Amino acid sequence: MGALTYDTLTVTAATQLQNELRDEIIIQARDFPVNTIAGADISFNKFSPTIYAGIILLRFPELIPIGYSLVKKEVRFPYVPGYLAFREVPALMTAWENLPQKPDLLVVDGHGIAHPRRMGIAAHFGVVAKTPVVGCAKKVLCGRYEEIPPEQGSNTPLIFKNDVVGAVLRTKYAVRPVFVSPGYRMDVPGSVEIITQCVGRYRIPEPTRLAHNIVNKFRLGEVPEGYTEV
DNA sequence: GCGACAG
DNA sequence: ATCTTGTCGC
Repeated sequence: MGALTYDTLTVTAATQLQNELRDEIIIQARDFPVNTIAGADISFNKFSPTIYAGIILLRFPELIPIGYSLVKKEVRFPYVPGYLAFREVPALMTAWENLPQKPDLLVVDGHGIAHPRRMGIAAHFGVVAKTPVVGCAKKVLCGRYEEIPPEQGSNTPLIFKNDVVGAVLRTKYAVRPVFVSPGYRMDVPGSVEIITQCVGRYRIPEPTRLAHNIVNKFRLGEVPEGYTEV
């Protein structure tokens, strides 16, 4: 079975694929319980074609780690703003397939529909894997928003071309906000609600933060590839 | 034409 | 994304 890859695509072909996959996106209120949640992230050395992908599974709402899946892979598709999925989704998909137990909801580091063509990495992954996903990015990609109060939990809609595509959420008092947007089988309010419940002691919500930590340790050779029960 | 631009 | 150096604050 051939693993998913976008390495032979041109940016033009990638744009076309995004426009096709967009018709499969499902944005709706959450209609399932969340007892487990996962965080997905990528790590790599600058200028290297090797990328390290990881997904960490947590119990929800306790946010206690259950286990994690780590995989190393080569990529040729370059990083181009708006096309992040073509670089990271293949590796993340392998890590996903290696998970012995799938989470009720996945949080991906990046945007969902808060994207120029409404197909950010979180939406892309959700459509391909057919699983609930929410995107949580550290920086805006597109859209406008009003200044938000410094209070923890305050949030304002992220608007792109007159559509509410996500929300800007202050996870900590007076700290830079994060950008939340639904990816698949979630809507904006539901995404903000869940991400808010995922905030621990840091600016970055636990799923994504812990995924970043473990995949970084993996890249540095501090933890082995494969699935590890925690 | 000019500015913006996830990871 | 990654790496470095340095400062501020609990």
